[in-house]
Amino acid sequence: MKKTKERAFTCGLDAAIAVMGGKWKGLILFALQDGPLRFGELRRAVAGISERVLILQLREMETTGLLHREVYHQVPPKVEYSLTEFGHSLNTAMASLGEWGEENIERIEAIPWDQVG
Amino acid sequence: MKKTKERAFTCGLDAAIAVMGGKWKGLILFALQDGPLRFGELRRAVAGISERVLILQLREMETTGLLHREVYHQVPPKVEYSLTEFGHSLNTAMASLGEWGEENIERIEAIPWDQVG
DNA sequence: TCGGGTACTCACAAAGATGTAAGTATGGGT
DNA sequence: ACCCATACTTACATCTTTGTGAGTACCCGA
Repeated sequence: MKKTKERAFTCGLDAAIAVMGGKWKGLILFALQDGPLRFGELRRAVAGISERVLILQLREMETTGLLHREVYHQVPPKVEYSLTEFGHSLNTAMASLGEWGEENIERIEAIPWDQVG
Repeated sequence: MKKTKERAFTCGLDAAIAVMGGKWKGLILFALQDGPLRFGELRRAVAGISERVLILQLREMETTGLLHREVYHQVPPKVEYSLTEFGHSLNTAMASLGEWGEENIERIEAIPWDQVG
């Protein structure tokens, strides 16, 4: 998602996309819906994401208030990520989108993606 | 959105994001929900989009089956874009996301976007 | 002293998305 | 002959996102 300075949204959908935008945030939200996860657990839960990108996404989502980061001062270190109320509410709002995707997953997989774009 | 070759989705949300991904498709879907629009009308309806990007998005959405393109052989030319059933169903699924955005738009606008990322 | 586990951080690179400005084709009206 | 409107198309530049691989800090136990 673009990071312009003027964040004047044209509608609610625009605003929502700004917050959950990109390829990964929805999946991270999804992975955290059943409770907090540690960094390593998240990495395994979100298949295919690199450590670097995961951290970047987590930082953004912390800044936007979607999730909470809890550090346990132990050795080895332990950090738990969990959804805030805000994050939970977004997750709820995205549930129907996820259902739509599951209902249509065969059709979506059949799309000739190499011709798109 | 990334265009990898292996389109194996991890869940429905992943698939849905692949289809409506990016900054603009949601808004285009939204603009078309009340009926077909011509190219120029769409450009005005989706504030801030450039002609080039609008066309790219429309082409993608045509390929993914979200919308239909009807050409009227006139001079000056007339082209109408409308949602397919598939597009309508996605729009319906995104309604709750749009509502969430509207309910939280003040909070979202208050996010320090220049510190995100 | 050395390796192990965790959660990062850094430098670098590539891929993808978006933007700008100009040009094309058409035929009707003036 | 010239301009208009519409819907693109093209070339180019830039910005954002994603990826790769290595390295860091910490303390503990062997």
